Amino acid sequence: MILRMSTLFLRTLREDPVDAEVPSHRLLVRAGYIRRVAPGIFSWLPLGYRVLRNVERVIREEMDRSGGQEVHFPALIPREPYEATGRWTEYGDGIFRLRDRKDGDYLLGPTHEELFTLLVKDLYSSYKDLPLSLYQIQTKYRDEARPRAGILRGREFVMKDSYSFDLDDAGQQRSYEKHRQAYIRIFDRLGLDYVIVAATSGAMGGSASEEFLAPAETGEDTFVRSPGGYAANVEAVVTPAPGPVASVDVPAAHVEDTPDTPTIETLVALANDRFPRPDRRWNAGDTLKNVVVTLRQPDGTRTPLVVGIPGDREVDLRRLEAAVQPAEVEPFTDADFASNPTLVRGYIGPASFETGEASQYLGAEATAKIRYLLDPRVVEGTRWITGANAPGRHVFDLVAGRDFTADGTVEAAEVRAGDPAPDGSGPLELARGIEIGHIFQLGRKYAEALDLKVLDETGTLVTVTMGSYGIGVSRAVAAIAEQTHDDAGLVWPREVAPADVQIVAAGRDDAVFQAADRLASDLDEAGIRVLYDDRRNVSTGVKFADSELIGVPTIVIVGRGLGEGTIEVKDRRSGERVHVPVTDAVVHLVELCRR
RNA sequence: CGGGGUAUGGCGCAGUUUGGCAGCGCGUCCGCUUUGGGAGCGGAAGGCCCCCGGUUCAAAUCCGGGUACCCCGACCA
Repeated sequence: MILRMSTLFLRTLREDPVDAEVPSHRLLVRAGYIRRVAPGIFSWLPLGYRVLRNVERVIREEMDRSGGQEVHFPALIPREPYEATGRWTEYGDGIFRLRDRKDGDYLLGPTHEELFTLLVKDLYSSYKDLPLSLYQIQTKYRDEARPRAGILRGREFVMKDSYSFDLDDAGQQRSYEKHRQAYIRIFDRLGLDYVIVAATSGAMGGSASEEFLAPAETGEDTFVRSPGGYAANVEAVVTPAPGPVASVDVPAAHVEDTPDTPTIETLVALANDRFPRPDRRWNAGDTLKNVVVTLRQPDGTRTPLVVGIPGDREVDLRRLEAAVQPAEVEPFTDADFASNPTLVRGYIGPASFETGEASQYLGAEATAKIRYLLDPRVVEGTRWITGANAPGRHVFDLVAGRDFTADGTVEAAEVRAGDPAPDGSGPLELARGIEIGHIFQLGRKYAEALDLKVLDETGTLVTVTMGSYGIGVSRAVAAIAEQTHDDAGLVWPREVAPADVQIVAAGRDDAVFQAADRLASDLDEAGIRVLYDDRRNVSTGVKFADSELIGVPTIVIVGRGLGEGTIEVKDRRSGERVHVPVTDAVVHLVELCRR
């Protein structure tokens, strides 16, 4: 098919849209691929919709190839299935809810684990039916707190989600691996640069999980890489246990007056001034910082949590939140401090000294029973300066294990470039990426909640084990745009481009348009997808600029070369131009596009 | 949820300080010229100046209230 620009529903913008910050958003709007309708909600115009459908096509081909079967669920879903799995409440404000005329509760599907599970339960009941892999490409709805960056994080977006159903863990492992391979083929074909990283499973629940991240500055996920090949989302980075602590005689813990030291900085300064160490100066890493937050459970229960980390680290909220799933982390407010008078702002510590000796102040053993979790770096035998639970007082030489314990450890401290990698291969490197795919082994969470069981060989009912696999289809379009654009515009990989070739008729002679017309129809007949700039009333400069903005991989300029019987073939990505005799043009271009 | 900003023709913006005919560039339409890097001249269409209320002879502009959108942040003990 030939797309003629004289009639194409397209208006490119000369200026950047004012509300677009990231390149993909800016260029997709400027080049006439998408238009904003509401925050995080976009319309797809002809060129954009072609790209989206191309991405879908690649995904379908590879999913089908790996044995997946396509189905299609509604986006409008009744409350009951989500009630059964607890997600009606667990999702909180994150879903769009609505009522029908009879006051029935509905939601716009944020993801479809429940419906897939119920459908299989509805039809299948034997081990002979498994394994099974189903997928759909669906519009999903999530009421994001802050939609941003165009189609990178929208409230309505297109997602491919698939689910595997297996009798046992070994089967699930095989299904997982199959999906992993399919994803590798998909993202390779889409021309994306990507990294597979260890991940946390988030709101879906489940165990083993990996993300496909497309490295990009505008990405919302931070991930790490080690020289030895370890890669993980920061949320999933495991802090390697430090070696055993050299046993030195640490004097008994002692409380000191440290007036006006509510921050680590002021505390360290005062310690160096008033309580100097003989061997070196105190630093922030000698202090144990105790951060208090509120955990809000899905059922609305709010409880305080204190996290102890070395004072030279900050708490990474997203890591903490990943660690306490499905609870949400909220800041500890003034009101919270008021209702928890045992917590002295700025001077919180794990031990109290009412009797002159260290006794547990935080944690399950203490009277207040405030949950207390420690950073993995705070191992037994380490020695700290920390709050003494009284204004203007800190305790020195407090030894973990000797003077206090905690209710466990938590991965909540920020990850820094240069931190040791868990695989021991050296320092971690940090980078940002866009999450384009996520695969994980769900296990039996949904099958149990919705009672999906089959009979095995022995006639026993067994709960099916599931995997869940997502690809952000519309987000992949943005990710490609983020990775492959340049100053002049978009640069599509051929597989997803709205056309293979953009013909620019440059000049005003009828001969130019006649030659361009003929080339367009010859290419079309040869099966090449053609975008043809046949506009007569537009200057050549505008056509060139538009061709670069639109980003079709091969641009053919039919114009002044005709005198010598040639056309120009320009590679959008490299900018390289070659002159090709008109007589060879079709053969040349067909070969170029099929390569 | 907190902070900052914005709201004027399809898009980008000026005008608001100091109240007085609603403007500019791009785009669109008509005519003529032009056509290898975002053309020229002439003419034209297109507006609830976010909404509600107030002050005033007079409000895009001042006052009060509201709404929407954009960006940043979300713990720093």
